[in-house]
Amino acid sequence: MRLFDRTELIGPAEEVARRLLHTVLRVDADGSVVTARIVEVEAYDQDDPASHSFRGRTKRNATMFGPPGHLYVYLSYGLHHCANVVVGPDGRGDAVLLRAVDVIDGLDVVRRRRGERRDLTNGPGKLCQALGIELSHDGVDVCAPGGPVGLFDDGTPPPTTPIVGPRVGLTKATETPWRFSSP
DNA sequence: GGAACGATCTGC
DNA sequence: CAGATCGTTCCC
Repeated sequence: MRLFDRTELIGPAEEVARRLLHTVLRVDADGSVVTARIVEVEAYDQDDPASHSFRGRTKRNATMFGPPGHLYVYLSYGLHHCANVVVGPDGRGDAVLLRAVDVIDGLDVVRRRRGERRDLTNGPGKLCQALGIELSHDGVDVCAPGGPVGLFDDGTPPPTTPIVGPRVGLTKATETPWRFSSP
């Protein structure tokens, strides 16, 4: 498995989001490692009213405006964490929200964190809980070797025809079809 | 200084 | 389908 190349993250958020489907995320949190394949994402860019970066740089979204390949993590509804991969050139507030993964390795760890229930990792909040991603991971470099979170290409290509649809949970730009998932 | 509002999830 | 729950943002 090769670490994902940072230069592959430079480009329009929509294109990079499609490219990130089927890539592999490896998270080493509180002593446990979970590996998972990304199967659903959403693109956000700074010209997009639904994006946190739309109103400019703030303390919360500062990571979005930094170099690509870093994780932007924020707290949603005061309860759940959501994780994005920062994309686009350094200085642009573009990111790809991770919405769902399939667990490859570490299912026991995921069950311990999520409890004995179905629907372990299909949703941005559930995904973060399952992988152990929290606010402390905001800003970590996923293209750097040896970090707590790594993004990998294991040779599985992205789907040629992903399911495309409107993004979820928004009140603005709800018609923009920037949600992509594995068929 | 304060109020309103979430890129959500769960359980009733 | 409503409640949880709190940081961020924006407006007074």
